[in-house]
Formats: sequence, structure tokens, C-alpha cells
Amino acid sequence: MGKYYDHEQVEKKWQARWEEAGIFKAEDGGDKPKFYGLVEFPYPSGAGMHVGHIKAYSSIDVISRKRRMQGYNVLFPMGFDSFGLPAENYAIKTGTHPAVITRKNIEHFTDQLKAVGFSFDWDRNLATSDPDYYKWTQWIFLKLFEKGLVFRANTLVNYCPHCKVVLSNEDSQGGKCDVCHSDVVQKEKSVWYLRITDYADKLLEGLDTVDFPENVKQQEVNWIGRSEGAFVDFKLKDIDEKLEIYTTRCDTLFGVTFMVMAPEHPLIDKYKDRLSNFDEVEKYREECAKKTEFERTQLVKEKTGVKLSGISAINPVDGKEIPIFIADYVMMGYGTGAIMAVPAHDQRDWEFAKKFGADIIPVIEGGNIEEEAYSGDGNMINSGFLNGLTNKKDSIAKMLEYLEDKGIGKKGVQYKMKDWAFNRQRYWGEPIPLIHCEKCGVVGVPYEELPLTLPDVKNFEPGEDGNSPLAKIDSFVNCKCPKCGGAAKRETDTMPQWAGSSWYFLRFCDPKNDKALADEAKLKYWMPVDWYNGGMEHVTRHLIYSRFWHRFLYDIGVVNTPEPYAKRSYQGLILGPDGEKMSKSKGNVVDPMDIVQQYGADTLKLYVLFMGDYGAATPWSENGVKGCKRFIDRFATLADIVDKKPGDTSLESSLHKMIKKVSEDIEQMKFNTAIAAMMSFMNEVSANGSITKDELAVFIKLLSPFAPHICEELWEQIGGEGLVSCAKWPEFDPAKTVDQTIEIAVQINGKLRATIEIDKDESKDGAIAKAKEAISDKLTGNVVKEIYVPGKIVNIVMK
RNA sequence: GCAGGUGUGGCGGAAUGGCAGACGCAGCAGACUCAAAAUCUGCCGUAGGCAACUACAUGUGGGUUCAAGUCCCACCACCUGCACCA
Repeated sequence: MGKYYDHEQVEKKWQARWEEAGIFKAEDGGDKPKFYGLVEFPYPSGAGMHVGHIKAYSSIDVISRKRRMQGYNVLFPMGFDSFGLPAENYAIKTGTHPAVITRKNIEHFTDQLKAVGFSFDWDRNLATSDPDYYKWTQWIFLKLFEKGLVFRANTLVNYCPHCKVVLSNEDSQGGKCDVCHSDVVQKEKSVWYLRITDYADKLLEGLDTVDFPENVKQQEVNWIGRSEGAFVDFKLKDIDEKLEIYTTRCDTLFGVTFMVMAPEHPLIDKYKDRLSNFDEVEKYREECAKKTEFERTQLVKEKTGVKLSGISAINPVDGKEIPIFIADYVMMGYGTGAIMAVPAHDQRDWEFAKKFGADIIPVIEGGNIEEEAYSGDGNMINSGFLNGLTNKKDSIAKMLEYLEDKGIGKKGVQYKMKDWAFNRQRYWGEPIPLIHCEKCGVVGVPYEELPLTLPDVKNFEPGEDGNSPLAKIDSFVNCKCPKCGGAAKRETDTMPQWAGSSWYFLRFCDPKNDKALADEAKLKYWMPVDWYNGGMEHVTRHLIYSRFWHRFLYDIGVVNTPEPYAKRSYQGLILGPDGEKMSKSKGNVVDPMDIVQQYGADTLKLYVLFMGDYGAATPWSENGVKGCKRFIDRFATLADIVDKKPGDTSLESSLHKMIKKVSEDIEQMKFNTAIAAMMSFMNEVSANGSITKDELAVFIKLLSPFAPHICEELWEQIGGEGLVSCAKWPEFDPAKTVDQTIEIAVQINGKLRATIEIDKDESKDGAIAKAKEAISDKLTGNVVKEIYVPGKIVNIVMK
């Protein structure tokens, strides 16, 4: 016993055989049903693979391997998301060109991925920084531009002072830069936007058609943040001007006692001459501008603001004059940047009113507005024609009707999601294919000139003026306008990290095509992705962005399905052995390649799938790895006991139960229980001391998606035909998963008192008679009820 | 505040309303060994008992049911995401 196999030698041997036989290559068509399994391709960082990558890829690897054995034509590709800031920052530090670093890192990553033995189709490998690839990223951008979904605006944007780049909302969640985690500031800047908000409703509707986990859908719904309300115009007193606000509760209009504008609201500058306290206003605005996003939104703090003296507004429903304030609790980026304040029924307005001494007029009965704002339902009061209405749906509808009638308000929809700030003032990204011409305005680079390649640069430092390093390359900047032929200048900013990953799954369908982003027939054949696994951290970033681009490509007829991913799943984090998130500074990082070297790739993959619930965060345990290694070592010896007891059929029922359990659990990503079932079977085989060759063949097949190398080795040892990776997935016989004689529990009043062995088809009377016999000494009271659930339990209810 | 989720041994975790704790780890005992490691075998929720057994146990408190970790109500704790979003 305890025979060891040399995992390093075995794993290298079978990796070579697989490559030789080309068994993981996908065919673009054919009679087999197709399966497109996808995992999030990595950013090829210098640090190499993380154990998190192994967990993320192992799930779809197991599923893809099972699908191949089930007779599917499987596409399971891998590539590299190779543009991005880390390579550029490293280049600035060392002077090495990002392309050189990236190439090196990709080679390193590829070697590592191959050493783990994932069943990727390496022929379809791609890198987003390859001009043959980003040609098509630029092509899609030009299509977006052509359709009016690209625009430039001068607004407040998220800016990372450390990375010196503009960030999208998705890139600055929680007020922190996605790359360096430093505080993001708000800065006024002219930037390129993609109109993702035009697709907000389509992105919401699409969620109903796909198989995503509920929490993933909820998070997207939340992020998009659709709200229905109304835009209402408030006239300014003595000025021919109106202040437009957005509200979800237009029915509380009679309770408005003041208005609030965001400090950046343009009306302030327009009427600054009328403001007797403009100095005070200016001072407040400067203070606000200095605050970081974090200070302005995260800290629960006292309301601040300044009353505008010199201008006021008129409440459109009762003609009352109401004061206007500026305060930073109102955001310029949401709604119209101005609100009507109803302190009786909105807590923020209530706090502001208390501090600044504004009136609080209740219009909905209920609560105690002396203590806090009341936001529940109730009778409308103090509200003219709305008085007496009892639910908000009716009162909103009636008020809307009134406002529309008077031409001072209309229904409106708002989203929390903002348009996608799309340009980065950096070198290592796709050049934005636009040209600025004084005569013609902004013109797209002609399609036939794509790819617009990144010029070679020596200095990667972003310019102090906030321009990308490309702005310093005159030969790149200066060009001819494609429209008028006059002198023009190129856009010098590049696209964000997320551009290349927003469509890479399409390129995998046809990665070498130079006529189109992918061949139409191939796209039609492979898309949608059948199963996409990735991290929760990408739900409101990559997942939203790629769904947006794909939906756009659907709308212009490039792809056949509105949604790119039919099914989405996610893996839970692997924590350090101390239960903390792995990080270099904590020194709790586990290098997967150390595990491969010491215990083997089979053990590593088996362990990351066995360690716990696949979707949950689980701490790493080196002892747990050893446990999996022990199992594989025991499994490796099974060929020695084949047919030790000729004609033995004692394992048959367990075998069929295992086939059922493993087959079903893989589909639900319950890898931990699938592996547990195989460990149990292994224990039974050990106890039995013998296994038939056919039974072992089935066992090898079931384990092969998880531990493919040792399974190939054993398959060869027992003389299996071809490669086990290409063998047929075993089927179970339902009849054989049921035992003829079963053990069931006997309870008195729901408490276990005995167990009995009976035939699975035992009659009720027979079962109860046997049960009573087993517990005869305890049958002391009056039997009130006798319950028999076949195959489960007998319960005797006594008084 | 809003949304989603989780709570089970010393640990990771199993349980279509039907014998709670599968499987693995750790621990304990034994075998092998001069010895250790490795390996193999057995035990392993808590309390009481030599034992067979008994009582108590799935965050807390109620409820439904012959039967609840599982379903319902209330609460507590923790995690994740969003957040002065009007």
C-alpha cells in the first residue's frame, strides 16, 4: 500500500499527449451539440497566477471536460486582457516597454496555465493588446460613434490624482480608484462618454431572459437604479426663468417649503449679479469642490448650505414664494441638479429645514414630524385638490395629470447609472480612433485605416498637463482630416481597460479573422456563451459593459442574440489560511505553482473545488490539500486490486449512486459534494478490497474532469481505449440506485427510538408491525396515530 | 437607509419537511518501525454512565406540523454591494 506515483512526470506526460492529439480543439460546426464555456480571461500581471484564478477556471474546466465526454462540441478558450495600467506603471519605473513586459508576462501565464492542465483550446488564444485584436475594438468604437452613442462633454468627472486619469463611475466605486485604491476627486474636465444610459432599460429587460444568480441580477438592477418620477418647473420670482427639478413624489408639492440646488448648478452663475451674498456662495462652492467623493457622500454629517439672497421661486400649485438654497447634499449628476424640498416627508430635507429654520408642512397624515420626516402612506392633507386621497399611486397620478395639463411638469425616468467616461490619459490602451478637424469637427478614422496602432514611445509618463504620452508624438498627432483633407489632429487619449474585454467572447468564435470581428456563421453557431463563470467584483463593471456592447452589436445586426451570456455563475474568494483576504502585505498569499510542484495539479484542482461551497469565501488549508493528495494517492493504487474477488457485485449499487450524484452535482456546481461522494466510494472500495475492471473504468471517468492526469494514467494501466478525456460519460441505471432492503428510522412522538431493516416495498401494516416489535418495551401509552413514509420513517404518536 | 446573503462540532463544510453533523481536516488510541515520518485500522457534538442508554444540541424567542437546521412571524449578530439618488 501507499504506492506513490510521480505526479510531475505523469502530469507532463499527459499534457503532452493531449496537445499531440489536439483533443481540446473546438470545431466550428458539425452534428454534435455545441457548448461554449467561458471564464474571465486574466490580466497578465507580473506576479503570475493566483489561487483565485485556479478556482475560477477549474469549475468550467470540469464542466467542459464533462460536456466533451457527453458528446458535445466544446469551445473553452483562454486569452489575455493585456492592456492596462500596471504594465504601464511598471514601464515608467523600469523603462521597459509595456509591450515587452506584457509579452513576457503572457508567456509566463501561459506556461503556468498549461502546467495546471486546463482543457483550453490554445489555438484560439488572443491578447487584447494585439493590433489584430484591437483593430476590432476600434471598429466597434467607430460604430458606436457613427450611431451617436459617443459624445464629448465638459462635466464633473471622477479623477484619480495618483494614476492621473479620469475614471468612470464603475471604476471609482466607493470613492476609491479601482487600480490604486486612492481617493478619487471630482474634477471638471472635458471627456468622451459612451451613452450607456440609452441602454439602461434594455440592460434591465435583458436580465429577465438570462440564467444569472439572483444576487447578480439584483446588484445590476441596483446599479442601474431606475426610478420613475416627474420633472417639474418652478418659476423664479421676478425673473423670466424656470428651475427644473426631478422628484419621485410630485404629490407632495403642497408641502414644498424651500428648494435646493447643487453647488455646481449653472443658474447660480447666470444670476450672480442678483445675488447679494455671492461672495458667501462662492466660498461655499469652493469648499465643496475641495471635498473628495468620500467626504461628500460617505460621512454622515450635518447638512451644510447657503441661502441665495436675491432670488426665490414660486410654488406652481399654490403660488407661494419659497427660498432657494445651495447645498452639497444635492448632486449635480443626478436628476436636474435641483430639488424641491419637502421637509415633512424627506429625512434629508427635514434635517436641512431644522438647521436652517425652514417651515415643515405635513401633507401626508401619519408619523410624528416633530421628531423625523414621515415617509409612510396616509391621507393627503393641506394639499388642495389632492386632499382625501389615501394612496400614493392615486395622488401621484392626479398631480401628474394636473402638471401636464398646466404644461409645467411631465413624467420622467432617472437612472443612478451614469454614462461611461471612456477616455484615459494613458499610453497602454487602444488609441481612440477619432480626429479633430477645425473645419469638420470630430471625424472618425476611416475603417480601412484600422488598426490605428499605438506609436512607439520612449517616455510613458503621463503629461503634467493631463494629456496622454501620445500627445507628445507629433508624427502621431498631426494628420489629415479624412473628410476635407485639411490639417487635423488625432485624439491622443486611449480607451479604458474594460474596452477589450467587452467583446472578447465574440473573437474566440473566430480569432484570426481579418475581414470582420468574427465570421457571421461562426458567431451564429457558437453564441451565446452557454456558461460564463467569473467574480462578483465584475458584476457592475465588466458584466454591465460587455452586455451593453453586445446589445449594441445586436441592434446593428452584427450578432444574433440580444444577450451574450445564457448562464452566469461566480466563485467565492479563497482567503488566506488566517481567514483574511490574501494580500502581499499580510504575507498570507499561497502560490498555486508551489502546490502544483509539491502535490500536483490534480490535487490543486481537486482541493479548490472540494474546500467548500463553490460560491462562498473559504480559507485556505494546507492540511486540506494533503487530504486531497491522500485521496488521489489511494485512487492511484486501484489498478492493483482489480478483480481481486472475481464475480463480486457488492459495489454495484454504490457505483450507480455515485454516477448519479457526481453527474447531478457537477451541473449545480456542487463540486464539494461530488468529490465527497467519490471519496466515500473510495472508502467502500478499500473496505471491499476488490473492484471489477468495468467498475474502475466508470470511477476513472467520473473523476477524470477533476483529476485528469492521474485518471489518464490509470486508464492506460487498465487498458482503456484511447484517452479517458474522450471516453463516454457513464450513465446510471435508476433501478440500481435503489436498494431492495433499506434501513429506516422508528420514532415515538418524533424522537428516534430504533432503526429497522425492511424491504423497500414493505406495506404500511408490515412496516408498522416490525417497528412496534423493535420498540415494544417503549410502547407504554395509547397509540394515537401511526405514520409510515415509505423509504423514510415510521412514527408512532402516543399519549 | 436600500438591496442581497449567512448563522450547524475544535476547523472547512453535508443534509428533496423524515435517523443532524456526509466527506475532509485537526485530535485521540492502536498496528507497522530501534525510532520518527509516511501509511493502515478504530474512536471522535456536549453532559451523565463501565455499558447498553438517557438528556441536551443547528444565532435568540415564538408558531405551523405526527415530524423543523429546513416552512411562517419577530428579533440578534455578521458578511457583500449600493448609498444625502430627491
